[in-house]
Amino acid sequence: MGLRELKATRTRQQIVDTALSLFIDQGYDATTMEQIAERAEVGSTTLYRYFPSKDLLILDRLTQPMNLGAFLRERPAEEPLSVALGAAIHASFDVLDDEDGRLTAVRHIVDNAPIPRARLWDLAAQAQSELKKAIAERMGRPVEDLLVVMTAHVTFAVFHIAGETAGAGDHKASRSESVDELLRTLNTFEWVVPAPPSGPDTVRPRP
Amino acid sequence: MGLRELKATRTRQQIVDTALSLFIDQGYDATTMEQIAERAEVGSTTLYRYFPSKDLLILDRLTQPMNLGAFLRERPAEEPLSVALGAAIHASFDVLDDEDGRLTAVRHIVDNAPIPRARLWDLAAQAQSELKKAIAERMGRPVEDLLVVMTAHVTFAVFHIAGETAGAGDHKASRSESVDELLRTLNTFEWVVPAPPSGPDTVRPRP
DNA sequence: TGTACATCAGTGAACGCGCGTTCACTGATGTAC
DNA sequence: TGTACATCAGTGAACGCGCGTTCACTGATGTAC
Repeated sequence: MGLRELKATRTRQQIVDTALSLFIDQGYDATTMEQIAERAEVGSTTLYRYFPSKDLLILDRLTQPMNLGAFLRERPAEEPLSVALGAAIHASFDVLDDEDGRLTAVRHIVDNAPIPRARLWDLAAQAQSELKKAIAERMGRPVEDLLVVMTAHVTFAVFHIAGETAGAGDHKASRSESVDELLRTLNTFEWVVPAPPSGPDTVRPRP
Repeated sequence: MGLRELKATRTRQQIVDTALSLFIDQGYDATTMEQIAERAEVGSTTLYRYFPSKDLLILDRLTQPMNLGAFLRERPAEEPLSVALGAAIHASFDVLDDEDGRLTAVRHIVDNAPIPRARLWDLAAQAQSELKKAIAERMGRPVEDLLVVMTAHVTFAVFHIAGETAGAGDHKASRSESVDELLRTLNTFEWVVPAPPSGPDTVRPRP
């Protein structure tokens, strides 16, 4: 990494850090972009060079851990999909080290401010789409394949639920257990959907 | 319904109708709230009496069909959950009669405008939460119950996927088939998640 | 059946506000020779 | 190792813009007696 790039990264970090502090102190709406620029000691133009909008600024730290697709691609190819998916979920939770609960505080603010909250869902949908691609590659099936699509959905559901239940207990261990419990329990379900009336050409996963 | 309420309903319809026309003609950003008020022949204040924000205005017609929870509650109590859920999904698709493809056009605009698109995800999340409550009641289990939560997630996933695949073929019949195929296929899956290592106290659905 | 009052949809003008953009610029870092 | 030029992060002032709010008001509809 060159010097120029290094400095840019620092500036970016600096902006996010001061922004989060201000958001935590004053709330989302009460904090203006001008304030953030001033406190971060950058021009307001610089702010928009890094973050196209205010909501993406507050969500920056929360979006990285959602890249389940990226974590899945890091898993060895030999590993069975089921194991790899579980590992990817665990990895994504390991990434976010919530130093002194700042991220939890930010999450709380986001959950109560309509615009960033909505945008977070949007980013989650994009992340799920990426996960779908990664799963499709691993399985050697097209992205529209029903098994691929449903696997992506269910995996993200597990990720989502584990994240929520952790919100209450917010111990790192409890979240990890929560993921394991979810994964373990999942395939013990008899899914509450209609039985196939005739069941001619249903898709089945590869062995 | 009294005369006052009737007129109010008409005004509301009138606002949405003209708003959608303008959005379709000019796009989301290019259409201002002032324009809508003018064309709908109401004061701009009246606009905000009915719709607290611009995004909720464009999404109004798209949100009603998402009330899977409400549709589920309409199903007779004797009906098995699996059947009732399928029926609820079908019902929700039946509700939106896309007269001359306007809703499809609106959906397309929403999908390309970040703010309303994000807000749509947010509303979907709320709808899923309602569905979860309805399912919990039917099953006689708490809302945090894992089976309840996962059933809500999977049901919404089916709803979501069916809605997307319909976007391509956009024949009403094809969507209906799509739902059926999804439901049929669902329980033929061997879920790609780890087998329980010891499996002590796993939750099982009621018969 | 009429009178008096309450309720509530709708008005219209005025405006605060901060988000995000634009533009022409500086100076440090990177690169080619 | 030095010189010339290219690249790119950052500046700062100015501003357009439309969203959403506020306020005091009118007039039609609803209700109580």
